[in-house]
Amino acid sequence: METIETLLRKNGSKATPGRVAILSVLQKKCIPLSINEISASLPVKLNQTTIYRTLESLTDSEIIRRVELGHAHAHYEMVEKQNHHHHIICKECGKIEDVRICGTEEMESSVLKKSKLFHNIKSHALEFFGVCNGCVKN
Amino acid sequence: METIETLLRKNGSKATPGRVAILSVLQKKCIPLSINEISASLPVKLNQTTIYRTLESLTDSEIIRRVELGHAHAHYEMVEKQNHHHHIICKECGKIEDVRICGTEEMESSVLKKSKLFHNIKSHALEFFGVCNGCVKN
DNA sequence: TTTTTAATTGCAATTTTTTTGCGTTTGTGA
DNA sequence: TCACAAACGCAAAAAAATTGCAATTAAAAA
Repeated sequence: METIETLLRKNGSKATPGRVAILSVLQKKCIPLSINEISASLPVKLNQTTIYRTLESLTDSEIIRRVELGHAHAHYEMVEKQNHHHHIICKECGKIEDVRICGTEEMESSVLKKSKLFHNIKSHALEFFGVCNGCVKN
Repeated sequence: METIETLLRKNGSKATPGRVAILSVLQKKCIPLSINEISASLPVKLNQTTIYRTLESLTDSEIIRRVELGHAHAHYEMVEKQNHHHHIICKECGKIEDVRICGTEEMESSVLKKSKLFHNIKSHALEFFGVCNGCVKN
């Protein structure tokens, strides 16, 4: 059982109260959160600049990742290697469901086979958009 | 051979010089462009509000689509049904290569099979990120 | 061709999101 | 305990996106 503090130090970051708080929020909520949502969920008030810089740093360390949900602003969620997943997002109400599809490794090797300009893939982003059952009814 | 004007009218839009110009740019460049890139490539100057609203309207009509490349702003490209594709983006220099992978239909049905909240998928976004051959050397 | 009408546009202002510089504070390893 | 790089807060600004309204215009109707 690895604590958030350990996780941070392992990646060469300082385990400050702010960083721990941000990671705790992301870990607890389990869905991609916007900057505002993160900020509002923090038990301690953090400066917006600090939040932006922390999220950038944690993204570089691949402790969290940035998710694009089709809005004009970014969302972030925890990276859990044993829980690789994507999302399906409702175009009406924005509801998010995790999606576990296999085959992404095969996809990557197939992409590299065809690519002329790339010989490696570091990551990928895959999101589905639809209308959820609730919104279909209305 | 369908003209841009026809395409617009078919979708219930007016074929104004501005819209035609924006679509011409997207059609010619063939890669996802940012608002600024579109604006700078236009033969006529268009107000930024007009550009934003036009892109929104064309996206709704599915004539173009919004692409997220991991930057803090959106990109747009033409939708060509006979040329469904995704992208691989260099994390260093931003270079973009088109990626044609099959299997996205199977993916969508597999997603729906597992989903509890959704019974339909309208679209999906799939981008790969890596370091291109040129940047690997440096 | 002229008229009518709704769609589209430009402008000015504002909001939202993200970034930057800099001086101060604070974890952490020595 | 100390030194130092990492992290922080603050203020300001830059970048991206949105809004309301009046004027214009493409396209259908007359």
